[in-house]
Amino acid sequence: MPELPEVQLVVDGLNRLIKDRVITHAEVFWPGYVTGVKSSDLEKIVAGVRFDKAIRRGKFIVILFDQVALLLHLRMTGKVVYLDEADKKPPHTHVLFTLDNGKYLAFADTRKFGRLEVISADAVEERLSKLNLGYEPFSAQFNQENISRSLKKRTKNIKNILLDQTIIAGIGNIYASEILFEAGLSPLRPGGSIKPQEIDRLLVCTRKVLKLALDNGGSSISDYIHPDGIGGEMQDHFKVYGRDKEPCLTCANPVKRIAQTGRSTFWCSHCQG
DNA sequence: AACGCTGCCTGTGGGC
DNA sequence: TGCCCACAGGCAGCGT
Repeated sequence: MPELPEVQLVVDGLNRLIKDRVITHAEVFWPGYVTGVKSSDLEKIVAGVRFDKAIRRGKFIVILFDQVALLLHLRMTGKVVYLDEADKKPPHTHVLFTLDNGKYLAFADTRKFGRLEVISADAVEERLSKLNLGYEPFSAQFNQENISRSLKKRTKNIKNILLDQTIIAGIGNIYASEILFEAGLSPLRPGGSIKPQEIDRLLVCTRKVLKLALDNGGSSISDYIHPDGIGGEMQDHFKVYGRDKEPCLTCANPVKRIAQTGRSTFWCSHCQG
């Protein structure tokens, strides 16, 4: 569900809302959500730890406390919700922390794809490196030289390449379609066929689309929510995603929906070559 | 090395 | 109204 912008906004929300808070209690409602330690041990591991900061790497969230760190992935339907009352926790809350200011932090996930992995604070770097994540779109390494090398000789289509987290970290199914539309590139193009000038457009448009989503507070289709409960407006700015058969906003020809590796891609075959 | 398919889960919306 | 099917923002694991 959440892609880079939404994950970043969760991270920003945590840093704003729970800075220096101490966990006083932890309750696990669905043990399968917790990995790295026995879920029955979570309470004693996190009780008393103080929040330092949260960081994002790709679509992973690292929540750093003193001594311990939580590696969170929201997958399709994960949410983090900051609450005044435990009784108001969202449906499908799998883990609930009580904080020293009397508030609560709920980790909910309807489809149970997400995971909360508990690791020691000094193991974070090693654990992240094992994820083998690709370039961060807003880093200096996301550039012509590196992406050219990544695309060279690739036969896989560019849409699926954008989704490959080991090449570029953070793009998901919605923004892949939006980025390719913005860049005027067909999702069917093999990675190796993308020319240098087109790679430049891809770099620029990737940042442009993700930045627009960040500036609009992310996308809130149905499951996504900020830690403080406020949804974003980016869904109102989609140019192709979810607009099957509707007129292209540039040329008015109908937007097409196709399946690529079992996932929907939306594009305009007239504007994207 | 690179690629595609399956499984993991629950909910929702459209067609009948 | 109810039923059934398709589909949903992701990724690990596995086979080829």
